[in-house]
Amino acid sequence: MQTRRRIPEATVARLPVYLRILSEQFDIDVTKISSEELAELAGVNAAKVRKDLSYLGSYGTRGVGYEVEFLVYQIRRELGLTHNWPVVIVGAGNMGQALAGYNGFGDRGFTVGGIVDIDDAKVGSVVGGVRVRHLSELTQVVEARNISIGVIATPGLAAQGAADALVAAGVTSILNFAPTVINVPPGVSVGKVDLAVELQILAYHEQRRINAAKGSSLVSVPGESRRRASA
Amino acid sequence: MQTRRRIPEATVARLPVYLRILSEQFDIDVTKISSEELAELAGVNAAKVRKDLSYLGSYGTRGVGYEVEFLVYQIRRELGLTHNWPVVIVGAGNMGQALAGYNGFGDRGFTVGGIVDIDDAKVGSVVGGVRVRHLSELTQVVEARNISIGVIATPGLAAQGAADALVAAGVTSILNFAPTVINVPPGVSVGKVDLAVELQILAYHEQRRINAAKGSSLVSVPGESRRRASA
DNA sequence: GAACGTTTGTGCACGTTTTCACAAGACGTC
DNA sequence: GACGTCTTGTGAAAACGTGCACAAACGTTC
Repeated sequence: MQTRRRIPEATVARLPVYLRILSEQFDIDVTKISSEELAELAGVNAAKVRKDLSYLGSYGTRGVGYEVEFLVYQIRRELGLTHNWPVVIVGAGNMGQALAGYNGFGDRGFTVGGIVDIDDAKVGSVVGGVRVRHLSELTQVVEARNISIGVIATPGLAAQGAADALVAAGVTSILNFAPTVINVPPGVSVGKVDLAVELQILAYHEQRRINAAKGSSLVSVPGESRRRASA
Repeated sequence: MQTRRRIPEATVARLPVYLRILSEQFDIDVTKISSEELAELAGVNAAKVRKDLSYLGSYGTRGVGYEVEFLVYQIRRELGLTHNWPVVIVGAGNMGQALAGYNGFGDRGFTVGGIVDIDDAKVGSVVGGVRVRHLSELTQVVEARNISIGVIATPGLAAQGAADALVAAGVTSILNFAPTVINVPPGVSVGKVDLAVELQILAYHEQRRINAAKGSSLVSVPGESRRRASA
């Protein structure tokens, strides 16, 4: 049982999206949903939804669909969201404050368990209802609340130091918002969110579009077809 | 020439990372670099670096490596970063302000060309050096500066409306920070950054680790696999 | 209780991405 | 200018992810 079948990374990345949609549907009293409907809402194709959900087990009913509440429960269980995870934020600058103040943080199974910064001027102030403490107290904060997830919201140059401090404090999962690749020991997971990278990917597509339009005065508009993102 | 060889999406996503590293190396007077070194700094493997760079052309020198400055130029060109892209931010809340104030925005080829919000109380205030204007002026802002990239930093419920407004204003690339799937017409690119999703992915790994540890007093440790990030 | 419409779960083929492995080219040395 | 060392560039294999298509299962209706 503990040797649960491994879920592909691509599926793991989509489950949170399904979860959010299903929770929303549940809130508006939708009790069952088909893979087709869920796919539409998630912006993916129905076969993918079914395959993804099949990794959780055979929780659908043929000819009917999936029971929303049950699915929510199963996804939450699989993602480890049956309890609330406290996270610690390193860096109380613009980004750190925005993250701390982010609503729908708590809704999704996370609470801000602490914020630390290296700058004494910021220590003591309260952001998102949590008092900023000094970086040197990180271990204390982490241990007091048994925190295993850390978020790095420092400038790029401070990111590796923040990562080291988090690891030293006992954190085993890190979400890095700084524009730097951080190195961590094996056994520690790292997620990355880099604003500039995302924008640069968009710029690439944007530029291709422009080049394509320049190159061909005759290509015309790609006609109609409903929706879907990304091009 | 406009029919440039298509670069795989996975590669496009890594080029910005190489670009940042190479720029940093250039700043500290490193003039040439091998795929091995670049791979180390980017946290990927050397063969991948070489294959990625090979899509740009054969710009390396065998037995020597790549010339940093030249590579920087080529990647910038390929990503369309030879000129600065103005972006418009929709939503001047916590996240919008943090984004507007984000340094290393300008460094990477982007400037905040405008911020709009639907809330009159926020209109007129200045964040990140830019005055917040009303959502109704979006088209005007977009057209005045010929903006093609928009960033959605609204609450989830307002995201689709923001997307529609951006598209109506003529924006063709959107980066969505709201926790909602948005629908756009074909021909518009969408990038997504969802904080909660990233955290939930980490929670999954975190929970697996815990389960693995619990489940197996005898299963032993998975042994080798010196991996880098993510476990 | 059989026939029918619906929707799941999944085998299979296809496309994309990663990794390996090595020939080809560049440089330095004698 | 031949040799050895280094590092790129790239075929080919392996791994991974996606989407189709359809049998199996369910509920409903008559």
